[in-house]
Amino acid sequence: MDWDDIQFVLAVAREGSLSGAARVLGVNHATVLRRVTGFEQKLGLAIFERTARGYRLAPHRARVLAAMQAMEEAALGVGRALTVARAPLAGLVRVTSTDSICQAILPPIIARLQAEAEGLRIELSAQNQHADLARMDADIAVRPAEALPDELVGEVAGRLGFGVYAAPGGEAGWLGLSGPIARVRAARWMAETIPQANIAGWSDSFLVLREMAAAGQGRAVLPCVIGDGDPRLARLAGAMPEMNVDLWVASHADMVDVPRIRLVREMLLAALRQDSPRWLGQING
Amino acid sequence: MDWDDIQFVLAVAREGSLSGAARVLGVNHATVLRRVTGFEQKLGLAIFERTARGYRLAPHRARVLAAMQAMEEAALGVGRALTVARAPLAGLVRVTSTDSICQAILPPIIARLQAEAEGLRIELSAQNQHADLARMDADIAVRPAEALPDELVGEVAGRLGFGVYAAPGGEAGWLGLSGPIARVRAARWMAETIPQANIAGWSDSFLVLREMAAAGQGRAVLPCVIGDGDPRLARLAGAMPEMNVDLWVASHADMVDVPRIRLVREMLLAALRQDSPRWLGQING
DNA sequence: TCCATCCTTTGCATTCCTGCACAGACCCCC
DNA sequence: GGGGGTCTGTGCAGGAATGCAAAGGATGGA
Repeated sequence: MDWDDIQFVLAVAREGSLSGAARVLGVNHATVLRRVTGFEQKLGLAIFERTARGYRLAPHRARVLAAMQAMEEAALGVGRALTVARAPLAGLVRVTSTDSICQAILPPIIARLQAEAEGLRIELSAQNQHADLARMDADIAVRPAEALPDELVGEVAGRLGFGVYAAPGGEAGWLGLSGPIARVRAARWMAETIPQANIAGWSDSFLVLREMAAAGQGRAVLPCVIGDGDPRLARLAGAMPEMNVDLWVASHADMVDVPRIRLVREMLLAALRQDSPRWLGQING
Repeated sequence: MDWDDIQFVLAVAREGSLSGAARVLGVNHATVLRRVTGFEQKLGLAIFERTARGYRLAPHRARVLAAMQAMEEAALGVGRALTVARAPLAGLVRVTSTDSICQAILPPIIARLQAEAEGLRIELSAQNQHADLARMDADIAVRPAEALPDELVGEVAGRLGFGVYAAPGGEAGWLGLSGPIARVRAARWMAETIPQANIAGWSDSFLVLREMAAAGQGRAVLPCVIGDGDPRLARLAGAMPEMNVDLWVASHADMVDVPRIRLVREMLLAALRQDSPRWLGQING
């Protein structure tokens, strides 16, 4: 199998046309045509449907495309490894995130990154205050959000699931979210649904809420990555509609192209994407 | 970046010489030479050290090679997806394993495989009896072992770590392994180290041993994948030397090339390899 | 209805790559 | 010490892939 053919197929699938793919790849569109048709003939399998307006993925080919995209991810990983080998980057990269993510998701990933890029120092800072992503005393932010402000450039690493958790016997009242995290959709749902009078305690930290819930003070809306691992808590099925939020990995637009920051951001993104399936929790998933 | 070059680099790294790689790839050795040197010149980075006896990986290139191998895994995944898309295989594939692995590792993986290869029915059977791998009423076996008997053909998916676990306060006696699992190295260590008089209970199932340990009957040697997830148990650090055992995915030599069995075995192997890092547990890792 | 635009597809000249054959170097073993 | 085997590296010729240019077709808007 010719690995290069897959790059052509991917580009055509993304752009929706031979000409578009040719522009992206920087080759003649005739080349794209011959590579793609040749690939299909070698395989005896149609990947695309031809229309006059362009190429569209044939039905029942989503799985094939997904496998190819996984291969592209791996190819980007090779590129990063080569970058590191070629010019061992040094310096400090500051990563900021919420305290929950800093505890439940990032540590093993940061440790792996540290090991892969020696010479680079990665600093992890937990800050729930600047969750608005505007003022950011860091090089890279890992934040749940529905959209990214203009000053920041980044990509989505995956989706965080939320659930309602309580200790056995502690399902009486509710625990409320204050501060910036109150903006995530699950928190807004709670603000709209639960009367303030029923709320027994407040915090701006999911970790603190988890401890309060574990102590039996009430039900708390928590990210599944926080709640599912805790043996003291049980998830209340059907207590809230399924609400997921994107987790972004972003940098200031000005800092996007600083080599060491770009490298860490890309490695972080790849590692988070690999980890992301478990974020949805055991019911949402 | 030319993805095909990576195939050449991988082949040379594996075979240790241009000529060997050329034989494996089915091309002329001059082609391999030109692709590899061209790749290095494009990158401005030496991947290999040239000797008169062959090519050897240059120092500090292990990370690069690992990334390339990950890409190769992904390429195999593309091949499998294409196989499924081309000729949707149908029929029954019977997978057998130990009860612990059937519970702690396989279910989500089997579910994924089922989703990817519709039309195929995958049956999972937990059997601790035939752990010797000789008589096997299944198409594919997933078993911990140190080597594979001659009748079977397979590959290693990863290494299972073991630890000593007990409930708080229940660290008095020991719990022993009987039956075929007594052959894994961790069990042999226990048989040699612990006097039989100190053993408070026996079972041929790690799952049963876990329940006994959780009930406070004593310390049990358990695979980390079984013990680490259980909130009732704590792992006793330093209680035993680090002992890992390979987990094999194998089929009868006669059945190796049956398409649907081959496909499931390859998908299973790839999925297990992705899952394998967590098998070593939190201390061994 | 016609035109402009975008797309795919095909023929042709050129460029690049591959395979072959050969030379030189090294190692092992007789 | 010398021959057989294996390895890397280099010219040369044939062939495959590419870029270019032109043709054919569909769509959407004026």
